Amino acid sequence: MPDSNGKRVSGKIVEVEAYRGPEDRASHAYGGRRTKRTETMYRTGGVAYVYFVYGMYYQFNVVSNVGDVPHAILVRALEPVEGIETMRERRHSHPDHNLTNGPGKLCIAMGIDRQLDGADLLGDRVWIEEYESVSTRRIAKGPRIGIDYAEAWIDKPWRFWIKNNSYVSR
DNA sequence: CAAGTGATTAGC
DNA sequence: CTAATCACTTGC
Repeated sequence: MPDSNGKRVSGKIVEVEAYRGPEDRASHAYGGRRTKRTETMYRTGGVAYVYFVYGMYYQFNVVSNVGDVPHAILVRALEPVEGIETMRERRHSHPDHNLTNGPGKLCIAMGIDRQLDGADLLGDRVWIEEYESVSTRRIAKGPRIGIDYAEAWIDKPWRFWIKNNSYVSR
């Protein structure tokens, strides 16, 4: 995405989690919950779902299904590609591998906030484009993070990351 | 390991 | 209206 000076700030997605609509206890849309916040997830795929948690962090998701089916992919970590100086300023003086290796951190580094909630991911405010292909052998999977309340859904292996990539979150 | 932070939600 | 919760990060 462009920064305030029009320069590009970008990263390769190296870690994601899937959140599966009404039946997934861990999802904000569990049970079909449809509120002002979750409304974005019910849109047709290809838009951003951005929300605020823990009083200080944003999370960036990609809405991923047809309209009225609230599925989304949480982007948990990026490997910085462009605009790394901007990221360093925003995350002041953290080592580079710590710039974007978590869902809240990457939003700070990229400059993502609520204004991007519902943004078209093929638009010009924020977008996703093809960068390089990753063979399935290099992708690992495991349980999701931070959803201890999700009961039977806790152990679903819906977190995916690129093996041996140092920008994957802890 | 625990606190911090405030929007969001559910429950009166 | 009020209280509890939270798809996290940082600094003890």
